[in-house]
Amino acid sequence: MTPPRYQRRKEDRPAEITAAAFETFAEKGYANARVEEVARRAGVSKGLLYLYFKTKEELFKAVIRSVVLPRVDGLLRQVEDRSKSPTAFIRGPVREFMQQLPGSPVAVIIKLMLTEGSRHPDLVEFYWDNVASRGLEALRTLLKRGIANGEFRETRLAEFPHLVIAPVVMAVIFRLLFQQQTLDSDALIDTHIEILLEHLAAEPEGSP
Amino acid sequence: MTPPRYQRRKEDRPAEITAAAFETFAEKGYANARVEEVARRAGVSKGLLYLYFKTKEELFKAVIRSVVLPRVDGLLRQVEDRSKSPTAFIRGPVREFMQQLPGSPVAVIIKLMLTEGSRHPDLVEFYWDNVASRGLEALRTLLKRGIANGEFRETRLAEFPHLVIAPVVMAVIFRLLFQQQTLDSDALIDTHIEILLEHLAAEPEGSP
DNA sequence: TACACTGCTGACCAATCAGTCAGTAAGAGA
DNA sequence: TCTCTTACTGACTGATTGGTCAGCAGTGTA
Repeated sequence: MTPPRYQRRKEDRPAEITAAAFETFAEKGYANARVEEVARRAGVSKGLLYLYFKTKEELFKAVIRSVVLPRVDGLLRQVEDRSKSPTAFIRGPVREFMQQLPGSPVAVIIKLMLTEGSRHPDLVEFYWDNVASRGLEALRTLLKRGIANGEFRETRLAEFPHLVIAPVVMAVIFRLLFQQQTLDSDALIDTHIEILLEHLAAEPEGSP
Repeated sequence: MTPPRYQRRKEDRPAEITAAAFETFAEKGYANARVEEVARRAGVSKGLLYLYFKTKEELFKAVIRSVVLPRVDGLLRQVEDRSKSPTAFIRGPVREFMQQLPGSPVAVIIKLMLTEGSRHPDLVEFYWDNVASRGLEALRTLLKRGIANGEFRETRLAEFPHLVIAPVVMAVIFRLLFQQQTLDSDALIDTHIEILLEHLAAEPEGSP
């Protein structure tokens, strides 16, 4: 009459465990997250967790992959879309992406990368290859496309796409650190984008 | 004939220990830094360290204070100096400060704040009160001063001094994370400052 | 030189936690 | 319904490390 103590759900366990691990890492950071707590949140024993993930570090990597990869691919695919002009693209999808980032799981991943990156060089490499470098490259392409079709002026900004996303990084960090301080990151990003577009649209000196 | 096993140097110990702790925290982060290692680097036993600092956390706070406070005061005092125009000030001291930051001990502190901040709320508060809010306020003052004397146009940028320093934060983080990837942060910051000044100097629309 | 004060040492303790494994029971297959 | 595979449990272990403290030895004083 007692219900079974557990159910066998081989298929679902890994995803449930990485989800629980994401929550736990988000709250505690890697070093302070207890494997036991991850297991408890996943409704599973510690032993089972170790059946699916060989070590805590393996688990960590699985979390990063599960959160980051689906998102990145979605965004980068949009850059391929040439139906929008670069200006419209920046005011549209880029702005939208930037505004939702500070509250998204990716922000948590960024924090974890900062926090734990130095101890997991292969993870940083993975992140660089799959996220950071691809994102910067996409922005650079976008800027160059605008310059090529005369929509943007020649500018060194095209060499530093970092400047486009710097305010988002700033906003993410600001929120992580000074949670009690409010920051209207949407307005911040709007202001930033207007400054950027103004710069990109300006005539070079000496032109009419 | 054997030299004394140690010397009594009550006065110097605290500074030597915080210096050793800074190095250790910089390399390992807080959680992974061993108190024993700090003591060894300071040429001191673990017991002595605990004589001067009650806990590892106290030590951590002392490190932050010792690195951050002297630097902040120096910089902020310059903003009081009204002999330079806001434009010259941004092109001069502000730019210089921004360019040297990524390689300075303050960058390490920023990393530590990010890494450990959530577990030391009182430290974050200290940092906010003494560093971040004062720095942002100084920038805001500078921008408003330029607007007031007609050197800068009216702009929402004055509400978001964060945008001025965002690229530095970006550069610091980029270096911390992707050490192998080179980033010409001086050029990045130069580009950023030119974009900013261009924006600040531009006539509002509708003006001659 | 003797003495006392205290800066300093390092062996030790207690707590924490990643990872293990012997055993249990769900539930598929016959 | 019985059997056998294996998903699953949770008590346990070994290693690590923050923090303690009894005593040792420099150093100033008389």
